[in-house]
Amino acid sequence: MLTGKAVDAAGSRRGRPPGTSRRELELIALRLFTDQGFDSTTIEQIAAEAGVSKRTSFRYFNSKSAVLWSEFDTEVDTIRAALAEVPATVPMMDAIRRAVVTANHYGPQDVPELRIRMNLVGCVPALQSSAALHYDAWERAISDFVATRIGQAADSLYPLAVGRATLAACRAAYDRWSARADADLTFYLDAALVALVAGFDPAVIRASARALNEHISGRPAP
Amino acid sequence: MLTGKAVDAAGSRRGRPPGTSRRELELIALRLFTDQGFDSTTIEQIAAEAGVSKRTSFRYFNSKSAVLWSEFDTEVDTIRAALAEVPATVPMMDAIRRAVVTANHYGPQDVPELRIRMNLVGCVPALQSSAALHYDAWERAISDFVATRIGQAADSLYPLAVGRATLAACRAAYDRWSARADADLTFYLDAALVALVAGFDPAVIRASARALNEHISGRPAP
DNA sequence: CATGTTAACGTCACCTTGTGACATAAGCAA
DNA sequence: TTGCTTATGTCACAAGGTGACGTTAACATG
Repeated sequence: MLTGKAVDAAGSRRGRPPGTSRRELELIALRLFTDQGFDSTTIEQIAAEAGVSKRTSFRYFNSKSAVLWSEFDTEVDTIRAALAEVPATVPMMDAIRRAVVTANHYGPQDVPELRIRMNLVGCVPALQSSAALHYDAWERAISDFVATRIGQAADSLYPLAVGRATLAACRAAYDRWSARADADLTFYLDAALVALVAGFDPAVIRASARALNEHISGRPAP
Repeated sequence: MLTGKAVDAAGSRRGRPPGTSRRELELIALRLFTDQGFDSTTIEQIAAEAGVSKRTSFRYFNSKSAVLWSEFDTEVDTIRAALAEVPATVPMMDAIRRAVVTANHYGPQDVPELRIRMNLVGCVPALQSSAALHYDAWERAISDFVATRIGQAADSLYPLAVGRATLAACRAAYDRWSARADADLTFYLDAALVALVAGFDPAVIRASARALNEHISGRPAP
């Protein structure tokens, strides 16, 4: 579980101790965003509830939308680490699929907050815009791996294409999951990535979709 | 070629005639952006050069970045029209590939401006952010087509995944082309989409990359 | 010509995000 | 106490973007 209040055992540092924490600001912002909407919530409001000034709030997060991407950014590091540990014998796209799926294994206690974030990110236009930079870092993690596997530069056509297409498939899974969370997120991710690896063959897609529906409903499709 | 000045044969309308046009503002903005950068160019500056006020400028384009997406948005309609005309016998991903490639057939006189736009969109962070909404419309054009083909809702997992992944591959092609335009844009698009359809098999990717390089250099690879 | 209608435009006030500069408060160490 | 270090507060300011309201310039009709 993620920590609540700040003051995390201030280990004898110098200087003035922080009056709050990123996490605390994140929680306050999340609550205000869900209550009254992202656009109708101002930075000054969040700062006031945290007991700090507007300027200080911008020192914790350098933009209003950055609050919601804090968790996502750490996922990038997780994926990079997972890809680095994959042995060279496992096929490239399988390695990517596994790394992405394992990086998205959230515990049940974090699911509600995760859904709130994804709903906001997927619905509020201002947040959709802010996504680009964070997605870029995510894609680069994939592209770098592909580049070493096929022996090309990371900014070459195919590493770029694989990185972007992989995120594209994952985002589709995110959207579906956040809309109607009738199954584990990893199942959606796996289904989308299977289709991607299979090359979007309609027969494969139909079969995969049928399997997913059966899994969700718990009974075979008619 | 695209028209230059405004006053396009004002066909006996009522009301006050426009003092400028979207196209004129677009050209002025494009010039200022390339000369002094996107961030260092203010709306008032663009408006001043066009001889209008800041408020009027915002009536033509409802955001600073929207100026650069005007052309891209029309491409979405082109793709929709192309997909609508494809007979049901041609395979789904082939239909998408053809529609996308034909929609990106620019004449040589429009290439310089196209490259300027793509360089800006690909490099300036503020513009990368603004891309999201426009990309969404592009993806939906693909998703809607996929939805009718495989008989699912357009906001279902696989139509979403195909739409997003297709744009992802095209963006990779855009980036490569705008960086070093050593071949026709359609070749890059075709190469990226072939890899997507093939499902990112490393062998397929390598073969496709070799073919592309041979085409560009005009000689077979070693 | 006088009048009304209509579409585009200008002006003004205003809010919000985000930044730079500079002073201040709160800890620890000597 | 004195100094260093870190977080914070205050202030001013630029720029994007919006709403309200008045103004211009065309055309139409009498």
